[in-house]
Amino acid sequence: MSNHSFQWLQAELTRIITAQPAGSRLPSEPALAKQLKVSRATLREAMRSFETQGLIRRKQGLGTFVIGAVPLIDSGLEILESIEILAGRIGLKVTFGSLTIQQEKADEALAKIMNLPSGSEVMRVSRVIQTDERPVAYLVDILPREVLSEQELQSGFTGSVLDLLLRKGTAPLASSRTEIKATGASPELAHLLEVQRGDVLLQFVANLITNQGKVIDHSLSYFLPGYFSFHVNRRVG
Amino acid sequence: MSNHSFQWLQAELTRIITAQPAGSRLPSEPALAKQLKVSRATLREAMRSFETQGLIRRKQGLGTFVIGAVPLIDSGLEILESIEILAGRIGLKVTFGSLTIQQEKADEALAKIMNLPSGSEVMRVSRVIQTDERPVAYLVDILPREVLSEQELQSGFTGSVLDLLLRKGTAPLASSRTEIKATGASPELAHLLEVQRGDVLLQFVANLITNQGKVIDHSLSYFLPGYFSFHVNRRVG
DNA sequence: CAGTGGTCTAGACCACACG
DNA sequence: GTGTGGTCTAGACCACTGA
Repeated sequence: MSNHSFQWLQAELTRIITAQPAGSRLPSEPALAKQLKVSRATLREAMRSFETQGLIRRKQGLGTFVIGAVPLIDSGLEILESIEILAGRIGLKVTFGSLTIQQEKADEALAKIMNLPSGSEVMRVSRVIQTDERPVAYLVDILPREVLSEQELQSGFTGSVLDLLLRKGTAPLASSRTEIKATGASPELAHLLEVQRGDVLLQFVANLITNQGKVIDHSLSYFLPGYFSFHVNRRVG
Repeated sequence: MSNHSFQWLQAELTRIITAQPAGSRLPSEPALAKQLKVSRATLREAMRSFETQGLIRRKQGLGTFVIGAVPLIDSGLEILESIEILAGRIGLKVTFGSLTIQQEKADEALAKIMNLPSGSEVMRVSRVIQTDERPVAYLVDILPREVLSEQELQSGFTGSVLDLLLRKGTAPLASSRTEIKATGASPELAHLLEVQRGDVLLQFVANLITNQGKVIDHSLSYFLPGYFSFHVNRRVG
């Protein structure tokens, strides 16, 4: 026994994980490493992909837990809707936390994107989107101070800048030019989303545009794979 | 000096990398690790993100090299076009390699997607897309044997199943339902794309549909971040 | 406090490219 | 053979949780 290849290790872990009922705790990392005759480092490396797929969840100080089926937040990319609305459509409640609102000066790149005078004051709104179970996304919006004041953010903010702008209704929104990337979690992001540093995230970089063609919101969104499903219908060119 | 945090390490590496001209070789990993007073494991972990961003390239047996600006293969997701065509648009030549064509029986999930009798014969076409410099994508297409025979694949195949189907012209293609994911490279994928195991990849899972609504191609595509830029225009819902 | 996952270290060996 | 990156090991310490 013990074909000591990485693939064998992952297959063995799959067997172990799927044999457990949802919610149960796996043996500790040192115990599993000993049982599978690999070092703890190798074990942890092999488990990364299972966490990415949403099959397990690690909690520092507590242990590693098997996750059951997770409600997938599904969205077509043709339409821009807030995560709150997408989640509500499948009967899932989401909350937001770790909210920070800062005023800062736009750097050159941002000023160019938004067609602002260099050094303009902008608002940066950051927050984590959470389900009952865990944080699943991290969102950052950057807007000119004129578009959204600190007061407005402190009174009616539900976690979605888009919904807030739509409710406010002053700027007629047309579309969002969204760039799609894959990225690894930075140390800060990893901490906020409760994943490991370097774990795989899906990232959107978007500019929200009014029907006059003005960019009034630049946003960064980071999504945990395994909790979201984004799709698009592509015409054959 | 030597604030030994991971962030400090990455900042220091950024300084070192950007100070080098494109194409030059960095000091070896043991040398860099000693110089920065960290273990080789930590050094390598910190360098992962630089490779993901396309700033460096590691070559086993040779060294780690600084990469200059890379031609970005840019595409809107509304239209489905082959990578060859996208690359040609920016004046970039791509080739394909590691081609494998196998006949196999469709498993249950695939049979359901393509509405085939369970156990039908399908063709699986896999290949790596390469620029001058390096492999940048891995593509897998799965089609019913009736749609594309082995002969057709061996004669006129240029790397794009889409272009082949369009040239053949028998099936009027309508659209592709594409799911967008972020994933970590499996050991096989890492080897084929010459990246590290677990490195971040952008993944498309797509079903190509005729105007009769029949799925005639199921495909998996894996892209190296830093070489592609995908975007979409989203209407406000 | 003890036990968990998160990080880091020093060292070893393997796979690969070049001379 | 020599030197490179790729992998794995054994062990240590930190950060966090709950008793």
